[in-house]
Formats: sequence, C-alpha cells, structure tokens
Amino acid sequence: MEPFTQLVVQAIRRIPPGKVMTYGQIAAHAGSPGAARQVARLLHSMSAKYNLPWHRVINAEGRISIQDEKGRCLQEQLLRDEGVEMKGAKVDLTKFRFDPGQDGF
DNA sequence: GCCATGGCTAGTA
DNA sequence: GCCATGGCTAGTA
Repeated sequence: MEPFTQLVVQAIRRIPPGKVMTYGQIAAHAGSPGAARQVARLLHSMSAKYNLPWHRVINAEGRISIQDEKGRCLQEQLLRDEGVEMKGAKVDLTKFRFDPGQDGF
C-alpha cells in the first residue's frame, strides 16, 4: 500500500463516532492537499476490506456525496445514530467537523 | 456548472 | 483514464 493510502486509511480510522471529516481535509492531513478525489476513490474501494468508518466522510459542503440512493440513506442513518445532526441535507461542519490537530492526535 | 487536480489501477506491449 | 472533490465564475432573480 502506498504511503498516501496508508495515511488516508489511518486518518479515517481516527475519526471518532459523532464526528465527520471532509475528503479534502483527509487529503491535506495525509500530506496531499488537493487530492480529495483520491480519498473518495480509496473510500469506495477499501472501506469494506479495511473496515473503515466510511460514513464519517462527507464533502466540503457538509453533504453526503454518495450517488446511490440506498447508500446515501444508509450513510445518513449511520450518522444520525451517532448523534450527527443533519439540517436539510447538510451536516453543520462548524459543529461536527473533527480536527485531528486540535482534538488530541 | 465547469474544469484543474493527482494518486491509483486496469489493461496493453 | 478514472473520480463518493472543491473552488471559482457566470448568469439569474
């Protein structure tokens, strides 16, 4: 596994329940700001295999990015179950964004 | 809503 | 070449 991939996986693993991170945030944290799309691709291809909390990753607008209807419902459900509120279709990032720097990692 | 970005992978030679 | 992004612009009300 490439170092970037490794760091992305690690970052996603560390998102605590009830918090979210954005694709761009994770990319930046893994040392490649601007590589947000790769994070999305990695999530898609590796979340099952590596048992990642994929549902805690959303886009910079605070929206669920997944296209498939079932998938997006599931993601929303999982987030709500953890206490992440959604107003409209959006998560309030000022409240629920996880910042690895500040939150003790 | 357009398009630059960039790490990865499938698929060819 | 792909893409579960993101940031900026044009164009409407």
